[in-house]
Amino acid sequence: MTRKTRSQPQKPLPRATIKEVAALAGVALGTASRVINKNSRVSLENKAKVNAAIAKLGYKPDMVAQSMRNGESHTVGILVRNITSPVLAGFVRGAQDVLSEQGYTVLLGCSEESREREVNFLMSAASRRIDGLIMITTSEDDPELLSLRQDINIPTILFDREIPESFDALLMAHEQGIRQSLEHLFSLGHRRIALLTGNDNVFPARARLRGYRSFFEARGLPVNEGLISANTFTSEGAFVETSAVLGMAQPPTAIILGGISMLAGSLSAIKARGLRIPEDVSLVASGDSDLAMFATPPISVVRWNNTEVGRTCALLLLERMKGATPAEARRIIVPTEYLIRGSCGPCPSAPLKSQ
Amino acid sequence: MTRKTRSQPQKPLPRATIKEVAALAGVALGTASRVINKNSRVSLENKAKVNAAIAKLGYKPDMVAQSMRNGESHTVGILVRNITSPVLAGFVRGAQDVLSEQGYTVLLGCSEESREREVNFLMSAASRRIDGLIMITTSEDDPELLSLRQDINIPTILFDREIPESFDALLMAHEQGIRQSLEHLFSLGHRRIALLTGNDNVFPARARLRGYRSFFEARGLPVNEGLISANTFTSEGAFVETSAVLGMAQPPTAIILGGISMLAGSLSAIKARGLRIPEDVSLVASGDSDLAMFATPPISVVRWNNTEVGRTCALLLLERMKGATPAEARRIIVPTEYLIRGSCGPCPSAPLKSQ
DNA sequence: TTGTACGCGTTATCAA
DNA sequence: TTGATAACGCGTACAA
Repeated sequence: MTRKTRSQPQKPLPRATIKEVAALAGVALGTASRVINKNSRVSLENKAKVNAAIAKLGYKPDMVAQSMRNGESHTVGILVRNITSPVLAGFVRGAQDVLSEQGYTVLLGCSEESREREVNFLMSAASRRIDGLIMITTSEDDPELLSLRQDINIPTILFDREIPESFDALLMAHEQGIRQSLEHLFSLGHRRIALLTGNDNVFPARARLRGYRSFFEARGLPVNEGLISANTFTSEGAFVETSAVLGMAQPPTAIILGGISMLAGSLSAIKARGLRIPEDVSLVASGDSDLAMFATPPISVVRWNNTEVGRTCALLLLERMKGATPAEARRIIVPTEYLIRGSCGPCPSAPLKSQ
Repeated sequence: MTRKTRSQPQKPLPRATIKEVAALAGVALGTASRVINKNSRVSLENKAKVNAAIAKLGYKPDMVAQSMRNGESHTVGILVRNITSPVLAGFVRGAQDVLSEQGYTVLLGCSEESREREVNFLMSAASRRIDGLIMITTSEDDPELLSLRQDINIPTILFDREIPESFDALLMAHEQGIRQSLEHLFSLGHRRIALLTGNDNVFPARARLRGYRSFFEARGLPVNEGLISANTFTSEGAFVETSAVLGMAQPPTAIILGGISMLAGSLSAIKARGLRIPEDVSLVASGDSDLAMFATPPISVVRWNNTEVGRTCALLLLERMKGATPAEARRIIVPTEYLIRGSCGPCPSAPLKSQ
């Protein structure tokens, strides 16, 4: 169904230039520029004339020309995996929030796990002379991406990624989060606990695996590698992996999801097998969401404040861009919170002494 | 917890320029430009030399300088209310998808319902010479925004907004969606049905109100204005409004949520009063989501394919930017789908003949 | 304090 | 086919 109405513009209107402002004010171009960039001294009279001309013409400085001149674009790139994840969207919102408040505009890139997209985004962002970059890369060891970043060489903050000795990084304490959830599940009698997370070429997966293994090792218990999957962060993947562990001869009595997009897929798999939460299987997710809060029962989560973390990343970047920071790359670990909800219950079978 | 590692760059590396390419190749600057922009004829020998120089220097054209020269930036602005809503995030993802495929980069703006932010984004985007714009504005009648848009005068696509005789607009068939859900609820015996939606200064609210009223009028039934709220699209607002209608002397037996972010708040309110869905109250939401799918019971929704709609908007914009479209503003209505899930049940009391 | 002129990196025009 | 040069809009060094 289509209806037509009045005309649409094809070409942008020409904007007033500083030259026109100067002409209208009857002063030299340099003078007009000086009143716009307050730093220099101009006679009150000329200042008034220029300001009048600016108002009359609706003059706004052209940032393209300014970039050309300064090298700065007042633009920051944010590269995420998938803007569709509420956790990442919250992150972007927070970062965008403080950046726009400081006069920066955000160039958004979504990799959708594609290296090609990442590289394209970085190239076009660099070619637009972005002043800074916040990245959540798909992997930490893509040589093309790394060398490209090296070439661009602008202030960069990594979120939840660590690339050997190079970048400022803000990392969530996933390791701690996993340990806390394991402690809780242990206290409920669970011993066969699955950890489903993504490929260990990124920090969050490694940290969670570390948390999981160290927990058992600290107690002198063997780590059941069969209960660990480090294959995927996606919802579809979570469906597959959850189905797989639940189909084992001795299925786990609890599952920890080590990825922010995995809950829906895992719930589907559990439902598909006709299992109840927490009577048949306990569940812990990563990253809070409406789904985790309103599921029946509500799902225990290792969570953090996405928006706040986004804000922090932006602030770190701003410091870096101002050059107000020591040259060493910083590595900041932000605590997570383990929140108990109804999805964790006592272990259905009597707890075994060791596994 | 902070740890330091190696050094961070402060200033971007200087990029190779076309001038350096020409010098290294031993040709004139113009010749280098010609081999880069294939259209013109260059001798095979010079072409080879230039290409060698490009490869050696890792030359990439500077888009800022290109913008300066052409006026085009290969950048598109997308302005949304709140990137945190999965529906809007899906929209952005779809749009970004096709735009980046066509060589455009996305400048993202989040208004968070603030007119000031909208205006700021538009100004800075214009000043960066964006080639096109996709907008979901906070209101349809903000004069400042309108005159600003007028000044900028670039190809623009509105999503779910209609501004009198001006812009291409892609509109969802919310009216149809509401009528379908009303039909379903009616068939289940419901007569007291609340509609909670946002302020009618934007299309989706108006369309839903129209759908609601026309449904009753078409059946010769009076419209119970007391069951209509047109105040808010937010989750917090939905909590308040849901609580309000449920607290009425004669509460509705069914509620339709006319906004994509309202479900969580409304569920909270229903739960807070200890009511069961659908035994005590039936519920229909707008826009599909993990929450709607996995709630207990799953929630019936008026839904559409967010990503696909975003893609369509981007395609419309691309056409507009190419000037391949008739000058008349287009107004395209996209169908919605009403999907029945477990949240709608028979009316708890015997259906009354008329209200 | 003000005006002039240059250069940022490109593309396009005009001569050669 | 190629080379030299103007222009895009701005900020600033330099001269007045």
